[in-house]
Amino acid sequence: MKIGELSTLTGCSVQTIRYYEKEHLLPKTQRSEGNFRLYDDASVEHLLFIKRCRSLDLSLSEIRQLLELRYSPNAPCDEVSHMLSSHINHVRARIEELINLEDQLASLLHSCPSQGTVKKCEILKNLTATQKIMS
Amino acid sequence: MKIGELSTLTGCSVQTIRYYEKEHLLPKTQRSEGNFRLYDDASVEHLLFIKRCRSLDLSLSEIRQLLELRYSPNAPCDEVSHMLSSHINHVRARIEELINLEDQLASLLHSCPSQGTVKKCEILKNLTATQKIMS
DNA sequence: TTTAAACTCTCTAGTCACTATAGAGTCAAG
DNA sequence: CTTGACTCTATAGTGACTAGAGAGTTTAAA
Ligand SMILES: [Zn+2]
Ligand SMILES: [Zn+2]
Ligand SMILES: [Zn+2]
Ligand SMILES: [Zn+2]
Repeated sequence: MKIGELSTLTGCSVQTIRYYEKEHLLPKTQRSEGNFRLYDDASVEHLLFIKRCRSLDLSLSEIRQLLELRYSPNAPCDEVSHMLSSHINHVRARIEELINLEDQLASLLHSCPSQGTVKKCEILKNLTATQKIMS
Repeated sequence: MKIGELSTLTGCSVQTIRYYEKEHLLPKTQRSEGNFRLYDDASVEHLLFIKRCRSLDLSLSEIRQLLELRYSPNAPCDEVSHMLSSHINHVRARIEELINLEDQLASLLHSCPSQGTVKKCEILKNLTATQKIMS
């Protein structure tokens, strides 16, 4: 199949597929006489693997490592779980940050009745102050 | 004061300060005879305002709008709170996404005892499957 | 006074994971 | 034989910086 069909089958854009090839996440394929890339069912599966990993917010370099493991059947499997748990730590850390942000933003929003003019806006005053807002 | 002092006073790097000027978040300053940028206390305050907004993950274009409001003392203040509540929605949406991710990653991690070889790794099998993992 | 260090200037390129063009070539249907 | 859909490569843009080259300026010590 050609790149367009792979694209519709996987939901990855044509440019993204070519980009993954350039980044060595997809192997270079055969080409047709007219220099079109040719794919098969294994390509679909491979690309869907990548897509699933991306949907878990794994970086391309994390995915590259997972792909290497995937094609090293005798490697110890705890490398896989080690990678995933370090990634879950990235996610958890980011969640913490964002919840903290949410609190601060909510406090800011509550600090002003939002009925006057900018001149007296408590939100802007709080943003100007360097210390953290008390809730 | 010169850019280096502004940098240490605010904790923004020299390059970042120049970048903010290029992006019109900081006004163009006076220059010394030797073409060095010169700043004053108002610059410090202005830059700290930006820094505080960035620490709340506001985008530079959101900050540009806030800065405009900040220098329009008679504008209605609800524009400020409107902007902040739309931003808090960005944050909340991202938190939702990440919590969902965390769940999926945790399920994946639990799906494999991680004691065999890659060949039998349930994590990789689950990543290969296209449907979502059941927890 | 010289000279070295520390600072500043502009300009360019790199980061990440794409996305969006431009301009050219290929292929199938009508 | 032409039209249109598809594909190719190469390049530039996104956001918010960061890093570096190569040149000029200032300050302090030797
Ligand atoms: Zn990660
Ligand atoms: Zn207000
Ligand atoms: Zn926002
Ligand atoms: Zn496993």
